[in-house]
Amino acid sequence: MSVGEAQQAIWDIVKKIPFGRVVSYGRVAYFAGYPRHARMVGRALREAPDHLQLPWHRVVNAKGKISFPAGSERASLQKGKLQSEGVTILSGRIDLERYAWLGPLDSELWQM
DNA sequence: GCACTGACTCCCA
DNA sequence: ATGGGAGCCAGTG
Repeated sequence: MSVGEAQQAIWDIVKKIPFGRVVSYGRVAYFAGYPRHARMVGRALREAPDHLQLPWHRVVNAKGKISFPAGSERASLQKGKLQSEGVTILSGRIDLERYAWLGPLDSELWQM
């Protein structure tokens, strides 16, 4: 198998991010069991095969901004996907107070 | 092993 | 609000 366990753990977490919510790279790393590996999350998402259909657009940086150069094709794609989920972006920033996903436990609690 | 890179983060001016 | 700089860590050559 060529898929590393860290990479797999990251994909599993990203898969759990609910519609209309966002999380930072650092938190995804933390939830996946790899604190301080925010950069690895970016790499894992870049290498994620399309068929996994991960909601990668729900991952933004710690400041609530999209981590692609403003105006780039990938940046506007992510921006569009988020807005189509109802996530408002004002002056390039997302209100994390309002849209941040609190983690795997948060989802489970809401389902109860 | 060393240097450099990056879908990052924190801190400070 | 904004930009610079250091710290971070796995991949790559």
